[in-house]
Amino acid sequence: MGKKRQFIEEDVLDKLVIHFWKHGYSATKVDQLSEVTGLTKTSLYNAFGNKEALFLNALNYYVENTLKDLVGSLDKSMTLSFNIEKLLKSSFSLCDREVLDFGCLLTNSIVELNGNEPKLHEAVVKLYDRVREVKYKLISYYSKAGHISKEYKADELTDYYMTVWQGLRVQSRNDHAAEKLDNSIQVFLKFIKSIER
Amino acid sequence: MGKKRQFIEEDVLDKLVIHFWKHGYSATKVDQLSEVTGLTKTSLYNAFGNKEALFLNALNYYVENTLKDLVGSLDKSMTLSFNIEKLLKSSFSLCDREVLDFGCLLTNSIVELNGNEPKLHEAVVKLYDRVREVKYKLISYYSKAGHISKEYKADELTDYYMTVWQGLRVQSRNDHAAEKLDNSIQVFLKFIKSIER
DNA sequence: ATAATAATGTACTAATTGGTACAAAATTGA
DNA sequence: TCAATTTTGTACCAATTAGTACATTATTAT
Repeated sequence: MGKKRQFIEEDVLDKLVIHFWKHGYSATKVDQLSEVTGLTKTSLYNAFGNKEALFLNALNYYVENTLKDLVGSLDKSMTLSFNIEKLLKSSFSLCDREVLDFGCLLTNSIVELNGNEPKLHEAVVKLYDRVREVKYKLISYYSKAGHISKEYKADELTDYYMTVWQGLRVQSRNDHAAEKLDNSIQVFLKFIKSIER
Repeated sequence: MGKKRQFIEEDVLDKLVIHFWKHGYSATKVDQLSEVTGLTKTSLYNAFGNKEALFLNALNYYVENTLKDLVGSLDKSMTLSFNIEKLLKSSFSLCDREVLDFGCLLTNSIVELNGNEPKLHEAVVKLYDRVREVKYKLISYYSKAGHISKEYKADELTDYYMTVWQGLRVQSRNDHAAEKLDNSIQVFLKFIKSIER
């Protein structure tokens, strides 16, 4: 019934994500999305909706994939610090400079959309909470098992981890931050190791 | 020699800062700046230059003031953790919600401008380095005096502090982050205290 | 085949926006 | 007083941009 789609949805979403990631919401023009995906504006609007919807589609796709990767890479037979180290090293690997410089789409969006796009900001905050939930589960697993100093509650540690994470993401969007990133990661890992039991 | 200016430059800069702080660069319209300052566009352009220059003027003014406050509030007769606690508590005081929600103009700008406005981004990165320098001096003072565990270099700690700071700023731009902020601050302060000698 | 339907391509529009032209108003030195 | 100069107010323009109208092309069920 009707002409077939000339594109694969996931390929297009990939491209939308990369563009929004690099340029943010406000500075992204629909014409650019058209150029980058190879689809006409009509096709984009037809398939995903208006600019807001294009962004939300991209953002959801990004978070789903990120969470899938995150959960998939955990290994609970190892220590918390081992897992965190693996996550940080893979997320902030200095080889991957191109993507690294983008920071984190979610972090960038929180910063950009507050005060300008209440509707989008609300959606971002919800997605953010989903990411936090996954990290909370990880940390509270080790906490309940008695592998973390009782002086630190899982909730506090989760918020702290999120804070450091966001900070690293901001730093990585700051051009010459390679050594700075590495320094921060080292100190954070030392801290985590120091509270492990 | 010509008509007198009908405004006080610093009052206008204050208002420019607040607007850019809240809305970022891209989403800010010159007409809004006109409305917010009570000056006509012509006067704005005449006094400060184009939109880029307006932003840079505001940003510089913001950083100068922030640094002045920062340096002024230090008390080197007290411990590092005391000073950091004071700084964090005053910067992230929960009473000050209005301003708190804006995050940090510098942090926001780093995130927003990378990939869109190379010229502005470069300027922001330079200002960022000035802030780092001040924090480095603070930390290395205590480090050299032997008040910090030798396991941590002043450089590493500075970068880590900056990272946590940026993370807190992002969190504070995330609406319901009050407790999260507080948790993160508590954990960070415990960490600093644990490495003091 | 053909009618119905869905995707695509082209061309357009209405609104927004950074910036400017130019005249009017105000200030000062001669 | 008046010429020179600077600021301010009004009206405008050219470029950009989100979104759309409509014709065209492809697909499939009957």
